[in-house]
Formats: sequence, C-alpha cells, structure tokens
Amino acid sequence: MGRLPSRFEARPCEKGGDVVAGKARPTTLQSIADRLGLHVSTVSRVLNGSTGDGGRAASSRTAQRIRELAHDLGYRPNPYATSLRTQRSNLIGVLVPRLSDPVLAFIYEGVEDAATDHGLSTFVTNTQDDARIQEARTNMALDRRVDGLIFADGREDTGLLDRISAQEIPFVLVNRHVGDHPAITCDNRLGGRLVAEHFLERGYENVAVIAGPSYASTAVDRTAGFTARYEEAGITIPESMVVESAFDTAGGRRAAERILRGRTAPIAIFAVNDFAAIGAAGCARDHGLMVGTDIAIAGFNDTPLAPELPVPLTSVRTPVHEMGRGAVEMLVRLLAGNTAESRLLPPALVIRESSLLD
Amino acid sequence: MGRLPSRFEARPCEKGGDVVAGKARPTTLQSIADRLGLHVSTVSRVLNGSTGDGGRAASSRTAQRIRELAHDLGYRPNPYATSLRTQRSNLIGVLVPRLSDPVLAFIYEGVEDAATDHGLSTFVTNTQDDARIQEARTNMALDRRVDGLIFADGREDTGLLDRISAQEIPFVLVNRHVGDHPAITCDNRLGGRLVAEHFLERGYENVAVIAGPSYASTAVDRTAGFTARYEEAGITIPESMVVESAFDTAGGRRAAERILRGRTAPIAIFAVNDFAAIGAAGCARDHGLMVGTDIAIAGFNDTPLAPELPVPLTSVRTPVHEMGRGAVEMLVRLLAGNTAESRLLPPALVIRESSLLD
DNA sequence: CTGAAAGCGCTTACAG
DNA sequence: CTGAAAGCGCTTACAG
Repeated sequence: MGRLPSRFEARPCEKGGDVVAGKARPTTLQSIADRLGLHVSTVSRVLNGSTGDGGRAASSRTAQRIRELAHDLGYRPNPYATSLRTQRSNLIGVLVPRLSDPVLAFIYEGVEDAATDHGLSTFVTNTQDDARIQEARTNMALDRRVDGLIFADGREDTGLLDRISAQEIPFVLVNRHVGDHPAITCDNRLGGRLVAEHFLERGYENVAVIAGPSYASTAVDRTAGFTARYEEAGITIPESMVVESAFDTAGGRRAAERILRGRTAPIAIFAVNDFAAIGAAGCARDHGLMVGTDIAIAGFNDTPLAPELPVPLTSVRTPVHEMGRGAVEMLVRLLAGNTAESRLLPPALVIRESSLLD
Repeated sequence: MGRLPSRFEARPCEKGGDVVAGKARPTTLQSIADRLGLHVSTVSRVLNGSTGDGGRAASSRTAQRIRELAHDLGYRPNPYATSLRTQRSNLIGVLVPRLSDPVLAFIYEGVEDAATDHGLSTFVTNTQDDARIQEARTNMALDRRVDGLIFADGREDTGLLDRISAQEIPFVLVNRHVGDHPAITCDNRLGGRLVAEHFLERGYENVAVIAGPSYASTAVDRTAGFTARYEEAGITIPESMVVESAFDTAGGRRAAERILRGRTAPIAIFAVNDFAAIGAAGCARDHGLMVGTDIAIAGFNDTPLAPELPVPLTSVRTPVHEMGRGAVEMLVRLLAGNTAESRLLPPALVIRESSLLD
C-alpha cells in the first residue's frame, strides 16, 4: 500500500506509520483530515453535525468518508481542546456531605445517570458537612472550570451559596434547601406529618423526636412537620423530648440516651433518619426496652437496611434517585439560560414492625 | 488612576475595565502580563516555579510583582489549556461497583484524600459490577484523557484489564485483585482464617459459609482462608454448606435460606461481608433462631453498623481508607515511570456478641 | 533576565 | 461545498 508523505506520518514517535499496540496517541481531527486529503475544519464541521445555518457541513460523500474513518480510527475529541475553544466544560461538580451515607450515594447515582444522558461529565467530592471543606472543594470545582454545581450539602448558616450566586455560576441544591436558591427536595414536612399521623392513629401520645442537626433543612422540616401535626391533635411535645443530634448511629444513640433518661420514657420515637433510628434502637435495647413491643421507633429515608433489621424499621421512603436526576434536569435548564423552579418530591410512609406496639 | 490601552481593556465584555460583580471571566496569564508590562512567558515561568536548568525564572523583583498580582487577582490556571499543552491531565478515574456500598465509599474517601495531597483530580463512577458498564465507563474515562485509572471493581472473568494493560495506560487495582496486575488489597485469606480460628476456639464444628460472588477475589479469598483453616483442623466443610451469594442483604438472606433448610442446621455461619451477614441474621430470626444464642454469625469489613446492631456483629476490620490512599500512592509511582509492587494490608478480627454462643 | 514564537487540538466566522 | 485563518490559555525550547 502506497503511503502519502503526510503530517500524520511525520510524527517522530510513530515509527513505520502503522498503529501498533502500546501507547498510541489518540486520533485527532488533523490526522483524519490528512488521511483524507481534507482540511481539518471540514472534518470538524461534519463530526459536529450542524453548521448553524441550514446548510450542510459537506457533500454527503465527503461526510460519509469522514464519518467512516473517524469511526474506524475510534476518534474521540480531546475534551481539553474543545473546552478551551468553546469556553464550556460540560462538567458539573457535585458536593455531598459524605458518600458513605447511602442516601447521598443514591442521589449521586441519579445524578450520574442523568448527566450521562445529557452528555455531561460529573465529579463528586465529600465535604463532611464542614464549612471550610465546602469552601475549599467549591473553589476546587471552580478551578476545574465546571459549568455548574450541584450542592447536596447546603446549610443555612454559611454565606457560600450567596457568594456563588453573586458570581452568577449556575447551581442547584438537592436534598436540602437553603433560602430561595433553586432546590429539589423531598417534601420533608409532609414526611414528618405522615409519621405523626401514623403514631397518632396508634394512640401514641407520649412521643419524642431525634431531630438531627439544625443546619440541615431535611432535619428541621421533618421535625417541624411531625410536631406541627401533634400540635394540631392538641398535643404539645415538650422541648426536652425534641433532641438535636448528628445523622449517624452514634448520634442517634446519644440522643436516645438523653430521651430515655427522662422521668417518663416516651412510648414512641421519631428519628429523622434511619441511622439515627438504628442507634436509638440499640440504646433502647440497652435500657431493656424491646423495639416494636415496649417502644415504637420510626426512621426516615427507607434505607435498604430498614426492612432487613431484626425488627424491620418503619421509615419514610424518599425518591433519592429521582432527586439526583431532577437536580441535573434543573441545572441543565439553568445552563441553557432558562429559569428553574424549585421542586418538592412526595415521600411515602412504609410501616413495619418497629412502630407497631401490641 | 491612569489606564493603559492594554489588551486587557480591549475585551468587549468588560465595560469600563473594572471588575464588577457578576460573571467575571477568570484571570489569565496574559492579563497579568499586560498589567505588568511583561511577556506572558515570563509570567508563566515565574508562576510555575522551576526553569528546568538551575537558572531563575525572573529577577526576584519581577517575580515578586508577578506573584503578588496573581494572588490579588486570584489567578488560577486554566486546566484545559495546561492539559492541552502538557499532554497531561492530572486526572485519575476511579471505577467502583457502587458507591452506596460504604466499603467502596470509604475507599473512595481515601483516594480523594491522597489525590488532593498529590495535586491530582479524581472522578468516580459506578459500574454495578456489570461488565458492559465497566467497559463503557472505562472508555468514558479514557475519553476524558485520564492519566491513570483505579479499579475497585476488578473481576477475573473479563479481559478488560488485559486490554487496558496492552494500551500501556497506568492503572492499579484496589480491594480486589485480578491476575498479576498491581493491586492493593486486604489480606483476605488471613481474614477468613481469623474467623475460622475464632470459631474453632469456641468449638463450632458444624459451620457454613455465605461465600459471595465467585468473580470477586475478596469473596473467594475470604472463603478459601476460612475453609483452609478448618481443613487444617481436620474438618472438611461440605460443599452444600458453602453457598455463593450476592454481596447485599437480600443475597445473604437467600443464601442463609438454603443453608438453614438443610437437615443439620449449622451452628455458625461466616458471611464474607457485613450486609450478607445482616441478611443471614434476618433469615435466622425467621427460622426462630436467636443470633448469638442459637446460632453464631460473623461478617467482614466491620461496617459502622456492625457494633450498632441489636446483636452487635462480629466482623473483620479492613483498612479501607488506607487502601484508597495506598492505591493513589501506587498509581503515582506508576505515573512517574516507576514500577509498583502489589500490597497486602492486614485485617483484624473484632469479636462481638453475634458469634459468642453460651 | 526577558521576549518571541510555536504549538497542543479544537471551533467558528469568513471567504471563495 | 471546502479551505484558510484566528484564537481559546497555556508551556517550552530557543534567542538575545
């Protein structure tokens, strides 16, 4: 086969001109153009589809040849070159408190799914719910020139989001809302109400709440929905029976300890997430109380573990995967210059043995 | 303040020349050079530190001025321009079966930590232990021009790694090993032995294994270590008492179902991960067996939940965070052109009530 | 010690 | 219908 003295062959490291196994440098538009005797701009136009005006990028025969060779060579555009030129990265950064919390992991799976559908790349980073780390990782994301951000770690007590907003960087919140910033969340107030209604139906009047951290809207809203519904039923839950906590099992255990040490141990505990509920269950057991018999417990999020616990856990199912997907959809709208309305997704109560006394 | 008719000011979108709130485009080397009346290459040399040969990048006075202005302007290099020019992305891709498994989430936390220390960016993606998705996400990572890859989802039954290896793309395995490819794993055989020794000491002779999936070296090695130790003690575990399973609770439950349906229910079950152990515990309860009283159960990985379960779970602690860090260290060595030895990290048995009969 | 040029791989008006 | 040029923001020999 005759070989043309092309720029392609001139590459010093491609001895012999044939692609051999080993560190092959990726095909470029230029190399395709050279092989076909065309100009790189023609190849670019064809491979990018549109020409803007209705006109075609090339004759159908030329286009055909280009597409075939690109396919055979496994051409993949260099994203750095594209981004540099277009000033668009197609990259979005996702900040989560911690991926080891399955709720966040599932949300990120939804994000990843939807992003792939939209041709966007994503990366995720842990911020441990620490304001300094949130700041640092946000800056890191901006350094990477993300087109937009998704915050799953929003908190009311920092100015970070307002700063980002002032810089006109598109972003959405997911799982937790902050101020009026666009957010997709579960209707956590309703979720809290559903648990309250269930408890009230069963006749539990002496109840307590493991309320989670006050910086998280999820915790605040779930607690508020629960206590409001009790209020409506004419029952005011005493302040000492609403205990702030961390989101993990240890936090649930500590909170339960305070609750159960009180004079009148409650007959039912609502924990604003499943891990805290599991910690509370452990604590109850240490106090000689059998969950589902002596004390009712309900959690939130319906983690995969909830139905598998020795005493299956009543919990509120939240559409985590869909929240992740929805966050991307909202951000895509923002990136296209449109506005995005905040969304509230419906929760569903799943009743299991842990909350059924008698 | 007098204003120079500089290229900086010529930018059509910066009306008035002053930086105002809003979508400010990032500072570039060029804009720093213009403000200082220097050439962009000088600025680059200074901000990059070294000149290669021992010579300085600029006079200390010039260097000083450059560094100050860069700092004041919050200059951050455009990574796309840098990567395009240097043919290096400083990006590494991490493939995991699923982030919703806390073991993988913790490994990734370790990866993220170490990568940050080395000035590397990372991104992680879920592959669901599905060969087709592994292939697709690996290609996606290569399209993004990663400098290297970390696989936490290695499986013996696909050729993917050999293909990547042939392309001379640096990579390391973490958590699971495959063939002779460089890997950092826990000494899972030893972990299995530790459980066997514990069971033997307690006098459990009629035992079963929930063995996990055969494509994962973690599962295979833990099972092998356990059965080998029993063999050494003169006890051959019947084949029907070693049951393959998925890694989740449902899988553990199904496997336990098969084990407990047998004529002679075993007195102790070793599940190769904590989730499977939890599923097995649920199943045992359904069979009227109390965990820690009628039947002993041990898991693997010492998930945060293990000590919090109603009957705290005996488990083998594995250094997950350190595995993640170690994977990055190995990859960094590879990227520098050095070789990397596979590493085996030590496990530790944590005994709790679930395995203490009597 | 500093400048000038070339080039990484693309895209996008603009010609012809 | 296709080509040629400019330029995104860097880095890196090479001059002087």
